[in-house]
Amino acid sequence: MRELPPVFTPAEIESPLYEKWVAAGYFTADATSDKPPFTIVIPPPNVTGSLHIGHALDHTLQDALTRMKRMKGFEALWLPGMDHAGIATQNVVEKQLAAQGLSRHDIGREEFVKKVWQWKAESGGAILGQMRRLGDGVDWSREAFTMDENLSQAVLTIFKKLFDAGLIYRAERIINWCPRCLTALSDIEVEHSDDNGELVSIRYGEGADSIVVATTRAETMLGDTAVAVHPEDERYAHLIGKSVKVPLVNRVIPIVADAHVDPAFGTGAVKVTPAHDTNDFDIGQRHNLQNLSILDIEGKVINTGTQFDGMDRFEARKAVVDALRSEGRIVAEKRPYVHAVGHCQRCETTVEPRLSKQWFVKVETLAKAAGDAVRDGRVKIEPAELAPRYFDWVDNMHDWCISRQLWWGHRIPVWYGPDNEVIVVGPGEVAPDGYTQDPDVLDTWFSSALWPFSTLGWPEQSADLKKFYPTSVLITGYDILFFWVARMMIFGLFAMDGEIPFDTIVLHGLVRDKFGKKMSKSRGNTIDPIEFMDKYGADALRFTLARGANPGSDQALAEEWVAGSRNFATKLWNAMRFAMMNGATVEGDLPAFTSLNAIDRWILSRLNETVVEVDSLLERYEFARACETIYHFAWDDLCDWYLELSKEAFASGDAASSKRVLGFVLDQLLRLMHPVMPFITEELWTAFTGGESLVISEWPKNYHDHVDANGAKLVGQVQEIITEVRRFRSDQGIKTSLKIPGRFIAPEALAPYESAMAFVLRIDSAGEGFVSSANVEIGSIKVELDLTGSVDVVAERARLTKDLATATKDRETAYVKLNNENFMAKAPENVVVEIRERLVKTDADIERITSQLSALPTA
RNA sequence: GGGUGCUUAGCUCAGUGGUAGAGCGCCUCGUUUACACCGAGGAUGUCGGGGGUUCGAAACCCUCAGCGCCCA
Repeated sequence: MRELPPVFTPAEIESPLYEKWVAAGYFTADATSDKPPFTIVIPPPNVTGSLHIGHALDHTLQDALTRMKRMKGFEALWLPGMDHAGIATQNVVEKQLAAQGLSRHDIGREEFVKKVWQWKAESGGAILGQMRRLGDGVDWSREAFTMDENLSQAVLTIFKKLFDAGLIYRAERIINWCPRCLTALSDIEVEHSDDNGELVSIRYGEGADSIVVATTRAETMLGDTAVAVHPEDERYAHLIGKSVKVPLVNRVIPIVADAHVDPAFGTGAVKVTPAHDTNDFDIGQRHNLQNLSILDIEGKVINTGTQFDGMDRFEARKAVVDALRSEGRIVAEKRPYVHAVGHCQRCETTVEPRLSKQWFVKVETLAKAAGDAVRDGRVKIEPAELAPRYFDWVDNMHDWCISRQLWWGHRIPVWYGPDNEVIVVGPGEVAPDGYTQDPDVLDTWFSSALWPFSTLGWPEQSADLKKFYPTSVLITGYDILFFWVARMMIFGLFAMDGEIPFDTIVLHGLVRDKFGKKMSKSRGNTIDPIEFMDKYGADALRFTLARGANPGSDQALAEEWVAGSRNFATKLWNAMRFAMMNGATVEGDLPAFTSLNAIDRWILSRLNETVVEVDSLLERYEFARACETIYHFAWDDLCDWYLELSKEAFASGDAASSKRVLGFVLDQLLRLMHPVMPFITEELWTAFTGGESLVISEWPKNYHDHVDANGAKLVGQVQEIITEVRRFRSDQGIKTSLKIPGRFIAPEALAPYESAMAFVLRIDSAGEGFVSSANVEIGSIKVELDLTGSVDVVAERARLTKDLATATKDRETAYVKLNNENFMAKAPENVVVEIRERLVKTDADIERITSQLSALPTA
């Protein structure tokens, strides 16, 4: 047993403990073990990123689950790593170059990629160090990175497999284009927000044959190749098939009828710019319209032969409207006009729909399989209420644009021959002479989607893959569901011939500020997890986050809550110190349950209930309720009641059994808490037991015989007596420290606990000349106190009057129920019995209190 | 527009048919030999409105209102 310092200082213990765990190899999983596997792959954080509060939550839950499973005897693997974050990482390095006045083109592709690797080695992966602060019990020996050689082989393998299956194709489509990052984006890399824009109505053509169209992107009129109306719209029936001249560019374009046009929107006529709008592109396909691109890759106007060429799109928007206005063609202007605008997720630049030749994954069959795996129950989503969201997405998924016009990433393994041959060069293959490789790279999520098996060695049939795949649980925020959970399902099922990538998807919510508002840099309400760990310790942050983690729902977080968790840690620390000072021990067998006194039996049965409940809650990913249950047991049952009630026995020196019981309770409690609060529990447990480590200790078991209704009832009475006497003392204004002579008039069964109650209540034994000047009555139990005549009658009358009111009200509701024929006829027997007992009790209470009141001296 | 969720104590949230709960905050008292990062006591709710089902509704159904999220 090692003595504990009087004050708990998290900063002193955390880092050494973590290094001890890693050095001991506790987190290194063994693929040759006979134990059943439990696997979690980390949702790979971004190599450019640092630990934010959302990671802290996500990792806390993963760590808690993995640690529990390890203690339960599983071969537990929590596999860490990062993704290469194509756009974000390239942006970082390009910014560095820009500081030297260089662009990536100045140094060339090869040199640039070298620089990115260099950056990664020097300053990438800051988050990995921060994960150690948090206590993440990950297997560092298996740390993975999406650009690693073996993971890149996995990318080549799946690409070829998909291509050969006809599920990857190249096509000219409208894609989301970021004019700042200069690359295509997939649908989910675009974030929509309602922005202030303008809606301008423009008259095309002259006189009776003119037609008015409305647009929020006036500059695109320079690329219009048709006007469309609904085929059944009588207002325009006479114009269908005719032509109209586009102002400014003087191009004559057809007026076509297309059922896609909403006659109720605006004038019911729309301009059609097939090269710059998805819907317009579709209309263009149906009517064989020309696709006229009038914006370059940076969003500048080109090829219109007008004065607008060379202008930025937003500059051109204004200039075009001005020019139209001066020609008298603006019929109406609405400004501001709020409408949905897409922004690049990485740089917030307004996304431009752009006609472009890109590579796509044909998702229809893949997405259906991903949906079916959940629908038929092979993969579970927790909480199940979030499954409809998943279905909604996989069932309506558009083909996935996977090519990116970047240099950092997995280069597309497609090579083009001199005569336009297209071949895919798979792993170990070499392109023929004279072929050139596609310059683009793959979407980062193309490789992240392989994560659950590429990290385990796939496409090799590795020992890890055999032992640890499919993985057990994937834990992530619901906001990530589409980003790659769905993609991991899609690729996992395809690559593994229908085998699922994980059994269960556990979704948690977002961490919000203390008022429940979303955190954002612009709001200035972000929380830095490192700061909180510095201040309150990692355990406090972890406990706070886990305690707030109700399945699938967001949680508010405030500094006060973290401070509260730190207080809880301190409470535990002091309870341990008290226990050690009083000789609590884990030596020797636990005495037979039935040989123990009621208080010891009660705490053991409460412990057992807590263990069983927490275990069940954690297995159901109910982290919040599990923490709540632990907190309540540790603070209320153990500290506030058991330790207080045991003090007298410890002080009197006759408590051998209790010392062993307390030792057992603390040992088990620390094990139970360890997954969520690994540091303090480890420190306390090793100091107390001398054991090697909680990380490799056994999870608490269900002691089926630790059940004792009688002990619980006795302790319940003891608690009630103590609470009532305390209330009396408080109402009477008697100092806590003042000892009062008194005695208990109580049933024989409570006799063994009178000394403990007296100790807690600071009641002296009633000696010579004892005068019972005040009674506190709890049902038939009476505590007589000698206040030497100084009873505060007013306070006592107030107390009893309040009790009488409560009892009277309770009696009334019980009475009404018992006199309700329908209730008596239809309510279940146990409820009727309960209400009947309530009536008996309240009747007795009313009688007792009434007589107490009438015995009080009148004021 | 489609979908989905929420509305319970001052704040943040648990509570899926049987006398309304937690944490934080608030008020009073307190250096009783684990802990003031503490202890004891206390106050606080027509469970969003309305209707219905039921012996009984915070909970189930309908409806209205407000807020939020996802997708378009």
